[in-house]
Amino acid sequence: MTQARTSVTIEDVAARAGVSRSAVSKVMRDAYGVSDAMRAKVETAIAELAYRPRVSARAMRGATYTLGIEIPTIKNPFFTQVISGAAAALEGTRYQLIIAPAGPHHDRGPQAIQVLADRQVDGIVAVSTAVDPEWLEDLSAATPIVMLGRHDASRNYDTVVNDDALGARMAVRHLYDLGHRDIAHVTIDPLWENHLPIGPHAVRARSYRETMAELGLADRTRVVYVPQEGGIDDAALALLGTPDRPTAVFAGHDEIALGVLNSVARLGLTTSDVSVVGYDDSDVGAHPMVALTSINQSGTRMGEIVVRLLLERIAGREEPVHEVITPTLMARRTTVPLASGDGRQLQAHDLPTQNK
Amino acid sequence: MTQARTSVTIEDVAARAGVSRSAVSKVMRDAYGVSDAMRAKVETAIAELAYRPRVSARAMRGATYTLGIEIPTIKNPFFTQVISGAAAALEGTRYQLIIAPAGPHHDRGPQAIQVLADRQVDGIVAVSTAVDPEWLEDLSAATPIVMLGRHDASRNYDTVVNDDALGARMAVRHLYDLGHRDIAHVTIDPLWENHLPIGPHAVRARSYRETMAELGLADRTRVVYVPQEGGIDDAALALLGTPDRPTAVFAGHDEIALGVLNSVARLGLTTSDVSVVGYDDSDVGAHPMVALTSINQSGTRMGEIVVRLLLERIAGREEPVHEVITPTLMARRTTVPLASGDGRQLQAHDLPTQNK
DNA sequence: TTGACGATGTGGAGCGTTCTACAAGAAGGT
DNA sequence: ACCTTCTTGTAGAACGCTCCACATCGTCAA
Repeated sequence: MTQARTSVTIEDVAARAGVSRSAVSKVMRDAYGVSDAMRAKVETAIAELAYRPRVSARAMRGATYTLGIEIPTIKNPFFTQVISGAAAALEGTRYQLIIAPAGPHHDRGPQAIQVLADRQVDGIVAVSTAVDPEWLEDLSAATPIVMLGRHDASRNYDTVVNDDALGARMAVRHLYDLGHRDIAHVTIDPLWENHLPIGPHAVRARSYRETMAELGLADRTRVVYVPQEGGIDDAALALLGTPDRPTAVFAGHDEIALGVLNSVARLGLTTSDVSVVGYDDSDVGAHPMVALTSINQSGTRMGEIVVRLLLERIAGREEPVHEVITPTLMARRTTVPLASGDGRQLQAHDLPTQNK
Repeated sequence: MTQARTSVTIEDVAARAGVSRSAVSKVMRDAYGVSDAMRAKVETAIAELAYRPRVSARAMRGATYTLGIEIPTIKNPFFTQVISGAAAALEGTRYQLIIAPAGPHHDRGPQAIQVLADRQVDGIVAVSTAVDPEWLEDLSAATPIVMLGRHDASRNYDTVVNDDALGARMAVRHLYDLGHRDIAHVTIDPLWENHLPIGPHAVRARSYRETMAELGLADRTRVVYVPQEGGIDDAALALLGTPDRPTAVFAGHDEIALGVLNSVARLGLTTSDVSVVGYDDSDVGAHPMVALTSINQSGTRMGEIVVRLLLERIAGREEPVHEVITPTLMARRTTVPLASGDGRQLQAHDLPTQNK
């Protein structure tokens, strides 16, 4: 019954339906010039043979109906939010999403994007900002591209960002309003963004400095860099283990914030000793047992927007679009008034030994 | 300088190097019959032109060097662990990983797998177990496949599972040893696994029942189903809101466990009222602020194994392999002795209002 | 000297689609 | 009745690669 060797091709369908190859192709692309009779014949043949057009063959001439999304790491829940949003926006279209994570070392952004381009996707969403602008221009000339989190404006690609400067300002002001003055910023090593001033973390860091200065706290400014994966704890312990530790920390993203909270617990401190604000408002942080104060930039919505822009580009739009989303502050329990004393008691003494 | 229109092909490289198309192809595949001189010429030409072979063209005759992995949802961190492991195992090989999430409705497992097959991947890792066996046989005849979490044994595909029966037993016994007798099981709607008895959650549920019976608790057996996404809270609140609520819950996976903990907090209870065990040992649960007791099945390691098996298959292995991993119990703070009274005080009164 | 053989390079036939021409009728206008 | 135009279908040339079959040229043993 089943063709063992090679799978069923358009030729088989044509033979079965008693029409030409081109006719079948026309039906599938619903091109002009197909009678109802033929459409019916072909469609039954397709169904009977369970025919699936091969994307790779199709790619040689037409479209692949595949969109690619590149993300720095699948471990950061913010990016999975973006993916969910993107996938939801694609529901009902004939487009499919494939995901390329830049890999454990994260310095593979361009490589991962290239992987997608090699596969002839019809459009690319890229999240890694550490990409050579010139290379990007070349690439975007050939394939529609939307960059997420890139604070620049090119004619050739669209961008979707949240207002990172505003988000950082909100975080710092929130802490200030609670009475904090020694506010440190813990963020990822700028190497990850290739020292590009247009990456989200660079913008947040800059805004942190500016806001501190505005508040007359320029001399209390303190920025600590942590490696992207692992090693957050070491840096946080070093920061918080000293006598002149800050009373509050603004973390570059939620994962870092959780690492900082981890260290707070490990040092036998509580959030009334050190308040913590994150960025991204991930599900983990939102859980009542964590209740992390964070800046919400709605990854899901960003994913939806990004896909919409990409589909517009594919449909022919030429003029670039640059969307900016306004973040919101989610105040929860990891930020408490300075010296109020009602922070949560973290039971550092019974930390599990198996905890990796 | 840059070719505006169509990108650089193997023909361009051949022209530049002054050799034939076939010669360039040989060099790239490092096939037999290439002199050092020619290799050098071709390689410089490739570099100078920044040539990238098109995967789709290649797919028409040879391999795509692409592995596809299908997962039910990207939101469950266990699956992202698997992906990380798989990606790490591919590091250094010429293979690339593409990911196809089954989408927000999860009932699209076969569809997502088909998407990968349409793209002519060299091998497929599939996690959704709700797949028609017959269809799977057909597919595995054409493409190497490894199934993750499927408790059956076919000649045509390999499987990697953890011992779910053992894991569930460990969870229940752990609670039993702490003095609990009213132990409920909260798990996903069996519809998600198409009522297949070979899915991990079905096995866990069965083992839960068996273990309860062994312990003489057959009449205390209570299984509650929750929808896969959202709605966990409702089901948990219904379960815990009654006077005869269980003193302990064994959750089908960590996400559910977190939902249960959420409800525990919302009802003004603590873990000394209701102990909770999860499954998967996700990063979230392991965080000291959550400290969820869970069963670890090492998704990362499973991802590595899965890739290894797939590469072996591609390399020509015919005999099926079925790997079973032994899970381990990670005892943390969400399980406490019955009526001990030292459970953690969850501050239900100040739950954030913005919490989604 | 003459085969035989190994090493190296090229020619060219696919692979499964799409899509531009074009052919053959049918329909409509004068 | 004749010419145009529209509709419906088919032929066949790409697309960019792989890989089998073959040509060519040395080298070496007999």
